[in-house]
Amino acid sequence: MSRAEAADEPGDSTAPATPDRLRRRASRLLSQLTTRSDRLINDGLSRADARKWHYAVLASLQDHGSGSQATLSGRTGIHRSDMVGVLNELAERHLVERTPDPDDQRRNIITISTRGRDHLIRLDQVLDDLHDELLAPLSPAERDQFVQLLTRLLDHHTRTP
Amino acid sequence: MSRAEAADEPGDSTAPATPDRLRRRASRLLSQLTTRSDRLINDGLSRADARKWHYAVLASLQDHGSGSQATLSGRTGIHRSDMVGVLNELAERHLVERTPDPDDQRRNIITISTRGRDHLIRLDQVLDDLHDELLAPLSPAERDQFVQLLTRLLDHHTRTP
DNA sequence: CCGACACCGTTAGTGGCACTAACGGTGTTC
DNA sequence: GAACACCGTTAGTGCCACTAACGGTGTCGG
Repeated sequence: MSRAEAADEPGDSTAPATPDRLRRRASRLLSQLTTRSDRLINDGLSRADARKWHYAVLASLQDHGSGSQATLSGRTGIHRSDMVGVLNELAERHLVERTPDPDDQRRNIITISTRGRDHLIRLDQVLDDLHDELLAPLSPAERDQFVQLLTRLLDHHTRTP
Repeated sequence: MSRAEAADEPGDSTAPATPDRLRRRASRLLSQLTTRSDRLINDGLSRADARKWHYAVLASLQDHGSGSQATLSGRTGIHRSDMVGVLNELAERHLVERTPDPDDQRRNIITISTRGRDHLIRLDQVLDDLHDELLAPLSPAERDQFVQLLTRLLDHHTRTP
């Protein structure tokens, strides 16, 4: 966990200088911040023997009920070819059950287990703490605003491919 | 270039429903948006026979002068083991020159060429347009605010590893 | 009824990214 | 002059989003 980062300590003459036009680009800020955010979240979740995809699937099952793998893929944004592995991991841990759909033999129906529900509660707490760390420098109002801006941008680019 | 995305059309009964607790997480918004941002930028730059790393290196050379590969690594945030390939690509295109440092035989001194300067001007225009597309839904004031929030978050996580 | 087509889960493989580890060559310090 | 730190380079790791293709299953038009 080290990083040779392009940091700019204004008063530090030995620090490398990142050009402003580079530092200010929203795309660069986004990808740098996401790198750190991903690392923070992944590390935190792995301490709880989980991955962010586990959370996505469990939350989807809890909030919107059981469904086929394709359904879950749509709800979570996880690619259907990656869903296989995620569900294997969840099934290994008995957080989820995969049963064939009697009405359509192409489908599996995925159901969350009691253990899965408990796990989800834990993960929600873990994520709350991690997001507190992620958004630490922002006030509550700023956090809301940040989320709102991100949401608007993502919506725009989701609906306008 | 397709995406089976977890979109929520509020009035559309057939659209997959992404749980709120998932959709609202800043970490998820960040990574989803960054995926799209990266694609937008990469596609746009590749149309100009460039990559974002090319821009980072050229801008750093232009704004802060020539330097060793290690220096550039520090200024741009590009890992030193990835810098080799980037400089190879830039040298192939004659945008950059790599000459041994007479004072320290361990070092190469990287210099931007005239052609590199011209290329950089083009890339700046391309990136301006792409960011206009990226931030399209936001007003100018909101764009500033967005960049400012990102900067504060990134600074915090850069200085507090 | 059946053939064309669409959808399902699954496997394998691609390319980008950030990174670690190790190397031989070179400077610096004690 | 020996120990150590830094340089560029190569190889390889793991994660992520994604494409392509597969055999099995369902649906629909003629």
